Amino acid sequence: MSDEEKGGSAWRSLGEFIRSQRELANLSMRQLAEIAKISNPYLSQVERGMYKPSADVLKNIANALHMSAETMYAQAGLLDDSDEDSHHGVEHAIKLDPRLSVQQKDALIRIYRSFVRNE
Amino acid sequence: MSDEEKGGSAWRSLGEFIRSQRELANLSMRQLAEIAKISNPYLSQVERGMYKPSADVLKNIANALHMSAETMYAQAGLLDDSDEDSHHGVEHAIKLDPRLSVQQKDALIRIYRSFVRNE
DNA sequence: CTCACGCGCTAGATTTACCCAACATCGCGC
DNA sequence: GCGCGATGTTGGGTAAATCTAGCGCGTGAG
Repeated sequence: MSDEEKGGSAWRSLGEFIRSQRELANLSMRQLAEIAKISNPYLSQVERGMYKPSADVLKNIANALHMSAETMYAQAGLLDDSDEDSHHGVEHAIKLDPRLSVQQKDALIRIYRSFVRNE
Repeated sequence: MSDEEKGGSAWRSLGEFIRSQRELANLSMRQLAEIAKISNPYLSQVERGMYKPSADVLKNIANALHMSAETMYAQAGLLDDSDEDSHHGVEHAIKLDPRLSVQQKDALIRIYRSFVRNE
C-alpha cells in the first residue's frame, strides 16, 4: 500500500511524550487521569504505548497538560495530510519570534545547539 | 445513564457534515469508504451519528474528502480551545523536538519565557 | 517496626469501534 | 413482467479501548 505507514510506533512515542509532559508538570498519574477524565490504569497503558487513545481522550489530556490539542495531534501523527506544520525546527521558530531581541535569539540558539550536540 | 452533554450531539452533527460533504462530492458510501479505508456499513453508522469515529478514521475521511484533518476535528468539536496566549511558535517547536530531553525542553522553555516576560 | 498512604501496574469485565455477510429498495435494460 | 447492479441499511461477530478492583512497592509518621 502506498499510503503512510500505519505503524504503532507513533503511538508509542506519543506515550513517552505524554509521560514526559506529565512529569514536567509534576503530576501523578491519578491526578492527571482525574483531570483528563480517564482512569489511572488506562493512562498507564497509554503512556507505555499499549493502546492508541481516541481523539477526545487525547484532547482531554492535552487540555489537562495546558497544551493545545493540535500539538497533541501533531505528536500523535494525526495531522499529516494537508499541510504539515512548518517543521523547520526550533531555530526557525526562534528566529521568527518578534518578541525576542537579537541577543536573546542568539542565546537561545546557542543553548539549543549545545543541547542537541550532547545528544 | 451517563450524562449527555457537550460532545454527544457534536458527533451527530459531524455525521451530517460528512454526509453532506460526501454527497457534494458525488461519492457513494462504498466509494468514500474505500478511499477512507473503512467499511461502508461503518460509514453509514458514522453518518447517522451512531458511532464516534476515532481520530485516524476522521483523518482518513478528511483526506478522502480533500479537506484538512483540522477542519474535520473542528467539526467534531475536538479542536476548540487551546487557551494560553497563542504565541506557541517557539514553545511548540521545542516540545516537538525529538532530540531534546525532557529536562532540556523544560530549561529552554523557562529561558524563553523569562526572555519574553522581561521584554 | 508497623501502619497508612501515595505511587505505578496488573487482571478481569464491560463498552465501544469496526468489519463481514446479508438484506431491502430503487432504477435500468431486456 | 424479470433480472441485476448499485445504493444505503441491519445483525452479529471480533478485537480494541476503557473501566473497576486489587496488587506490590516505596516512604514518611508514629
